[in-house]
Amino acid sequence: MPRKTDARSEILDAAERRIRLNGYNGFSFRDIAADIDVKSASIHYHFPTKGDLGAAVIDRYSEIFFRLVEEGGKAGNDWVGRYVARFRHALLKDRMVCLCGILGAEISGLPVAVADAARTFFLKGRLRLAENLVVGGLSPADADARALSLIAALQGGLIVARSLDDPAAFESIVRVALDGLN
Amino acid sequence: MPRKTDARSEILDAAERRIRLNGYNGFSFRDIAADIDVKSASIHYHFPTKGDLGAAVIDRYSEIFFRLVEEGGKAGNDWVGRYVARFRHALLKDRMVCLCGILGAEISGLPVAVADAARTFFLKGRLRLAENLVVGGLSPADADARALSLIAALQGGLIVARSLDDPAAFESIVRVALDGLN
DNA sequence: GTCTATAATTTGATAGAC
DNA sequence: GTCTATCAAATTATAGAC
Repeated sequence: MPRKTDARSEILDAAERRIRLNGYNGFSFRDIAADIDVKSASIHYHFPTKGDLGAAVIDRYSEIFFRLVEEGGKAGNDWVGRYVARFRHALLKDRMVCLCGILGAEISGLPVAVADAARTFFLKGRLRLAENLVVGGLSPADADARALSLIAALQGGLIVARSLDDPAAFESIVRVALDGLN
Repeated sequence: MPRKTDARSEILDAAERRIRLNGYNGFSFRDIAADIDVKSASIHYHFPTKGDLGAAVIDRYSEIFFRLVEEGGKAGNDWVGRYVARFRHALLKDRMVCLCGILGAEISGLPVAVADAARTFFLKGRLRLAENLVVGGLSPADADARALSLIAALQGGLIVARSLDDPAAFESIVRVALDGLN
């Protein structure tokens, strides 16, 4: 009998949550298996190695992240605003840091495929943010510098605000970062 | 025969390096033991549990970090400038992120004593930075907001720049962050 | 696709000799 | 203080039944 929801998606959900809470080295196949009530051998059927699972988690995370930023919605009608809103959502709704923030911190100890996927997330954010800032009137050089600064503020802001258990700290950091864009 | 250098310090050195590269869950007592050529049982003599070791690593790191910021030196003659310089040193000389940056990212999966020590590092930086910004002429509220923003920019900047293997990205982030203080 | 079973290794930690 | 030896549990991963 098939599961009520796709097993592969459930695995990715559980793995993403575990990584965002404890890091790549902070979860095991058995943790994920217990989370979704299967045996760890079943996880290996879908993702042969832990590196495969890690890379798949990032790929899906990145795809969803940028799709939500692109599509827009009630979170705001500008690309940069929606990019920021995804980080706010991570802290306030998920109560977690960004997947690629924690993986970026651990990057030197990650399997190559996982490290590359995390790098790509940062690179894509840098490029797309800068593009949008150029449209907003900044020079390409200024836009790149501001894009980098915003990414750093948001990633660092999530980590610091969650460490201090102080969501208002994140809002304060965002306010300063966005002020800098005008 | 005693070792040529204090064993306890060598353990802390190796553990700090391992944590800053792979995270708290990314090293084992045997890793540390191999690094300094002793057996893992010897590590347990100095630090009974992994949590004890983790907390001791942070305490020493924080003590040295703020002592170097306080004492000054050729890195600059203002407190804020020297605070920033410690992060630059982490990236360029150590080629690592900040110990408390990576631990902050993992904080929800850490032993309580380790999590508390990491929190204290952020709290102390926030307070001391804000004090110095008030002396520089900012209102207490603005100083706190700017202190938080600088910490986030530096922690996020280290993670992003190292993930992208792009030290210039860190310098760009720092330039924008310090511009915002004037 | 999921299971049982298990291999091979690693983990944090302890007991006790020196 | 450091060692040998060991433990119980956990780890990633595989083989093969259903």
